[in-house]
Amino acid sequence: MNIGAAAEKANLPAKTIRYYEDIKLIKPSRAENGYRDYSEQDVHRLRFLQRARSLGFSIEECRLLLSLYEDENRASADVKAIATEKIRQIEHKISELNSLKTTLEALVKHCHGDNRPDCPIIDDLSGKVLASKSRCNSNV
Amino acid sequence: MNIGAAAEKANLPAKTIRYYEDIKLIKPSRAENGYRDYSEQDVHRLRFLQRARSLGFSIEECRLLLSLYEDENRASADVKAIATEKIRQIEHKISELNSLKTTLEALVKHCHGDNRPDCPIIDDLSGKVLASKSRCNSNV
DNA sequence: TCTTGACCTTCCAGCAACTGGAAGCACCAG
DNA sequence: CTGGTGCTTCCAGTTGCTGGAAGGTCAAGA
Repeated sequence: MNIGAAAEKANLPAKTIRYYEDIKLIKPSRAENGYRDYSEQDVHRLRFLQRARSLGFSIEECRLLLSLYEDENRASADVKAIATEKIRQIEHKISELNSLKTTLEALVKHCHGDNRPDCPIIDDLSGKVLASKSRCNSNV
Repeated sequence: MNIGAAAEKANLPAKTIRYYEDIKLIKPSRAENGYRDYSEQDVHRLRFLQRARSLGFSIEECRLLLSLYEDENRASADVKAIATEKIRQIEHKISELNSLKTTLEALVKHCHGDNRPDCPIIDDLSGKVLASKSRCNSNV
């Protein structure tokens, strides 16, 4: 199967598939005309990669998961540990984003948003201390 | 003031400050010996940038905010719009991450995590359909 | 005076994970 | 045999820095 067909089956751009080959995540055989030739097995790996990437695993994590995927003797604990750590990272990221959001919301709330130049958001960014009454802690 | 002192005052690495100059966010004067020479004004801009970046604004957004910061006639509505859009983006990112987290948690829950090779996480990544009883929707 | 060390300069390379584009074969339909 | 699509390789760019090499500058101490 040519790269275009494999791309469609795996739901990945051809460019990305070539890139994955570049970084040695997969190694399809070649047809006589020099075209890449993907087996069903290859497509499985590609789909695996697509799914793992979309779940937020990095390329290096994918490489590891792929080796576990193909290791008949893997311990499920190994896989579970990777997934658990990823959950932890995601939680951390979410809490960071929530904190940013809270700060921005406080700033937006104090900004009248009209044609006047006076703007609490800019004031905050510039480090200017607002009047105590409307001052909100915007440090993250 | 030399770059080291400016870096300390702005809470930014010197490398980053040079980079900001590279991409024309700031243009300090030069001392006779060729060293960069930062005014208090320059340091204000750097602190502004540091704060805006830490709030998740992209470099291009910072460039825009900076021009508003220095525009005496800006409309606060313009600034508010940028901040509001940023909040929207953050919310979107958070919901994506929550969705990933839910999926991963479901997978981890079904994985016994011992020394046996059988692993629902890998099965899911490989696209294998689990037994209906323990099957969870893992599409994001 | 010399040396040491901290600080400054420029430039080049690399990170993640692709993406776009150019130049040039391969293949198939009409 | 011509046109269009798909394939190939290679190079460059994206974002926002960060690290390092090679070298100039400056102030303090022996």
